[in-house]
Amino acid sequence: MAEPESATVDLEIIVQGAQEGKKLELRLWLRMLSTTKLISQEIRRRLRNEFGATLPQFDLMAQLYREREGLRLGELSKRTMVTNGNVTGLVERLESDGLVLRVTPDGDRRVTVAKLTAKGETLFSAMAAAHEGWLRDMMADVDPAIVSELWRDIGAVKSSVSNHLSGADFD
Amino acid sequence: MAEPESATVDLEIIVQGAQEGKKLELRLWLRMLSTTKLISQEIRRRLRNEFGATLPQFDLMAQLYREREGLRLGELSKRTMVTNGNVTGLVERLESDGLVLRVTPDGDRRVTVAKLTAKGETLFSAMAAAHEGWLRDMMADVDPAIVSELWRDIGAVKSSVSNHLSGADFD
DNA sequence: CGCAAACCTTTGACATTTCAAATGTCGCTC
DNA sequence: GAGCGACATTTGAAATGTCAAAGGTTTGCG
Repeated sequence: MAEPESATVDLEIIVQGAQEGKKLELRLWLRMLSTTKLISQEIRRRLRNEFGATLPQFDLMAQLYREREGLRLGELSKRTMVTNGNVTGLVERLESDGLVLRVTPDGDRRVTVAKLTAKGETLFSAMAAAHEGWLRDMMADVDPAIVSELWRDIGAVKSSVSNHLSGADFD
Repeated sequence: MAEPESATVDLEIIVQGAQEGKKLELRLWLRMLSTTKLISQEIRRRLRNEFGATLPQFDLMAQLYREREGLRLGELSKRTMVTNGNVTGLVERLESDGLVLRVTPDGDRRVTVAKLTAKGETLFSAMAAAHEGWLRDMMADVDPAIVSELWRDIGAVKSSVSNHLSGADFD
């Protein structure tokens, strides 16, 4: 089914109203997904090359950096949107690298609290600065006004999605 | 040189500054990421519950559905943004489920072409219809005009990101 | 007190992810 | 027609991801 060189591309797509009508949401989703993948891959590559860290580790440390007292694993799971079982292994690896510490509080022995070590804080703050710069660079060609608008409108999407989940809660 | 032409310049600066200033790109990224994760998880859950399929499998089948003649694994890798090694295992599992067929063309024995089976086409077309509906539902509270706008503006983001990668090409 | 329900984390089985290195084929040159 | 370089896929190690089931701990109620 090789396509002949004739202009089979529909001209009417150019017209606003003739957007093929349906599937607007589907198209938005596909574009969001591919864009997010693209950015993730770039950040992953740089985190690896420049800091020897992975993206999920970075995400987890970001949460701990905001809460210097540490967080329970369940809290970490919610905030990073990573499953419980996954957090266990993630924290294990970070602990063996000396970046995170695990403590069981006196009051409740069911609980494990994870907390950044000094080494972890130092490393994270370097990574965070670089990370922010990478994003600014990658989005350099986008008008700041558009960036703001996107931030707002994607918020609307997130909120709509949250209200139509089959069985969970939200932000 | 620094001649204030009009008051609008100052206003723009004020507006930007009032946006909590820095890190606009970072905040956009975090919101895109969490929203994408949220939607992905929902789709994943439904694909699993209703069709016993995974999201990467769905993505891969979507590409094959568009190209009934089949695609080489390398092409699949590019289109799904999944690494080569990953495609191998993905196709392996789909083949053992009877959804995909692997063929080596006569001309070039380096190549493997994957192609949907009849069973695969039937299953995918059911999944695709459901998938589209899920997205429409999830985004039901978002004004269609905003959806269009987002589609366009995220395109701009994607294009900017593509032009600032450290070592790869693009869409 | 005693025990069942609720809570938090871990474990186990699999699927997916990345990267780098290995394998196999083809095309082209000498 | 032997071999080198380019191309296509597979393999292997390590990390991440899901889900469901199992482990301890606490709480609350009879």
